[in-house]
Amino acid sequence: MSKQDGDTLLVLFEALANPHRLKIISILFVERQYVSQLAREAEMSRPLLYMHLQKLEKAGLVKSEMELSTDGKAMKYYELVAFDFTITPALIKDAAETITIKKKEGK
Amino acid sequence: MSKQDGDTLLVLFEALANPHRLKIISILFVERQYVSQLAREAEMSRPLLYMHLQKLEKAGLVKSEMELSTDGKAMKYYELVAFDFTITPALIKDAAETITIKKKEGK
DNA sequence: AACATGTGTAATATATTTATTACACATGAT
DNA sequence: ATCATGTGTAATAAATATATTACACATGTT
Repeated sequence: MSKQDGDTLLVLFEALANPHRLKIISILFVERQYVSQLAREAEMSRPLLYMHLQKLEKAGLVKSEMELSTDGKAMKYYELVAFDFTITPALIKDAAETITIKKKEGK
Repeated sequence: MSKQDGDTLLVLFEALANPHRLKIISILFVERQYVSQLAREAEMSRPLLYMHLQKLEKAGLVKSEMELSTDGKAMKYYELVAFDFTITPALIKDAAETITIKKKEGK
């Protein structure tokens, strides 16, 4: 991660600041999974899982794609996006200067 | 950062997931500062600043010490703790397995 | 004594995040 | 047709995080 945009960095930290989302990352690190199965493994309802997945997706940590199973069902698969961030005070200082989000805007 | 405890990692991400706290880090990166002055530079009230500083301190990102100014006033100085974290899916997977916090406990 | 500056916190209000409930709709198998 | 499985979302409730207000107390200066 080179010079980071402040808002982007903030969205990243917000995405990582939740135990369920870390668990989701943990599960997807092993293998990609479709939503219903992921909900079972993460032990949470699908509506809640969707909410968490959206935050992860907006942060660029996961991505999704629809597929058709052999028996014709629509399956939405999520997979982890490879990442490797180095967090230092200097990086945060550079990023902090470009932060614009104060109150939540349209997301 | 070697193998990371899940709860510790979570507290770290939570501490970083706020624009004001990134700004505080940014200010302290330049030089250590006492609370009232820091409040002015960060453009926030002292009570609010205290709240943010506590989160940063619990995450181990800043530390404080009391000093007496030349004119005898008690001054609480905060300074940045050097850090350099590398965040990868593998690290999160290892950490996620040791996460215990589900609801907020005593802090 | 009143003022300016510093530390520190309790009580409360506001905003946001997290979680649940209740739906709608589709496909293949029984 | 009903059941089991999948996707998707709107409305609401509950829990947390963020922010404000109003204090108390201390020192040195005017």
